[in-house]
Amino acid sequence: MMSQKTQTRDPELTRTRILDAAESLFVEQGFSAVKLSALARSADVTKSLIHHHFGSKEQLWEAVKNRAFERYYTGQMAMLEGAGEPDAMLLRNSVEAYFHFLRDNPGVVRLFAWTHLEGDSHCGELDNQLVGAGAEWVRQAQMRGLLRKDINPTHVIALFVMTCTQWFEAKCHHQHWPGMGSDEAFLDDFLTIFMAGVAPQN
Amino acid sequence: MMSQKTQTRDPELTRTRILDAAESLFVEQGFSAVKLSALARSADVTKSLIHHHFGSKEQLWEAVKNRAFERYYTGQMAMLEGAGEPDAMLLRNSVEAYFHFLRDNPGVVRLFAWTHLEGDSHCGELDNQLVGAGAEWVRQAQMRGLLRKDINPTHVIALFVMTCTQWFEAKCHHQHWPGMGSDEAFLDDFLTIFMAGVAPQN
DNA sequence: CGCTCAATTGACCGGTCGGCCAATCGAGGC
DNA sequence: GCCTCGATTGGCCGACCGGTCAATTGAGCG
Repeated sequence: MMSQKTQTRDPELTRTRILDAAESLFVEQGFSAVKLSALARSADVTKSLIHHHFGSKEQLWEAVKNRAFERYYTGQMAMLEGAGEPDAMLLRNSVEAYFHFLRDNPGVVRLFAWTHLEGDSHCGELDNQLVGAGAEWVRQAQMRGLLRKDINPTHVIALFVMTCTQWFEAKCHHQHWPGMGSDEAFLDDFLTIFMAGVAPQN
Repeated sequence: MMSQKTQTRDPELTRTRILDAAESLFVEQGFSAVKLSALARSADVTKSLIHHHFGSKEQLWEAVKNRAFERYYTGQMAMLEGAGEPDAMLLRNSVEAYFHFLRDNPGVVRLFAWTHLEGDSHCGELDNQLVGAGAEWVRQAQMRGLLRKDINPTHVIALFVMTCTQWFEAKCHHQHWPGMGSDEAFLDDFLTIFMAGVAPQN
């Protein structure tokens, strides 16, 4: 049967309920500002149940980060593998896709930011694959004469990743700067500068 | 006389001792992770003395941010006013100066990051002056034909400020990316791309 | 049906958090 | 030489933190 309608106990669902509530709170407030009591209330479970499923607050924080980062990296990797042959438009499209992904997933941006401040570099292996693949693509494009050759391919990737990240991470800070445009207006200007900057010199 | 040698009481010094220790801890751990007891120990004062001089933990946090940001903005403003006439090298020099300032003041970067995550946009007025002055310079350079005219001047400023900021803010995250170079190597490549990107199109 | 074991509960714990207060101390004004 | 008032101290508080535990419940299984 396995009818899960009137199931009074569902450990899997409980785990995800806790993880969802925890992610929401951690994203909003950071690790140390979150109180387990508030989290229990938000997830509609008892505090003991959190400890039963995750052991401690730190372990729960790790679980939340792991789940979110795995989601992030699998999505990015799929996007990267779906990209076709290196051509002039691929870089531009990649930047746009990354920018819009961050715009639509503000939680990921904040989660990254908290972990940066914690000095946590634990998601390194997955990240290296992504960056390595991107840098490899840049290298090929350089050899084909599509991009200027006097710049480090990894720096090209880092530059647009960091720009997109910081745009959303510090949005509250610079969104009221005089003359600042919308998301799309900034992306347009960034792409103009970026694409002209990496184009082969003549 | 006013000999402050064997002075047993010095409220000004006490205030700055507390502010210094608080800044150090807040920069390192963020607001909510800092315990007043640890702060008191670090500043070599009693907890009560902190409350006497600053009222509450929140007010102390505000005082720390205000002092640090005022230091930052006065320094930046002096640097900006010391800049000469708009010429081709000024933008490049400004980016280098800003990058090296952040490199030499890692505490400021982290303080900015914490406040960003808190959603605190309180240092807006001072910031607007800086950005406004920078954007105005870009606008003049555009009119003189030194920079391409089809980009928003504020976005030019924002782009290099955000890139420099994120480089140091997320250093723990990307410093181990495969192929990533040193501070100076990245700055060189960024300047190459950036300066070529903002140059007038032909 | 009854056994088993994980899921779940609520009561409870020691520690410590931010904050308060009465008492003491010390420098400066009269 | 007091006297005043802010600086400074240690002790204390209620609240609540993260975490533990024994007891109860319910689903799956033979």
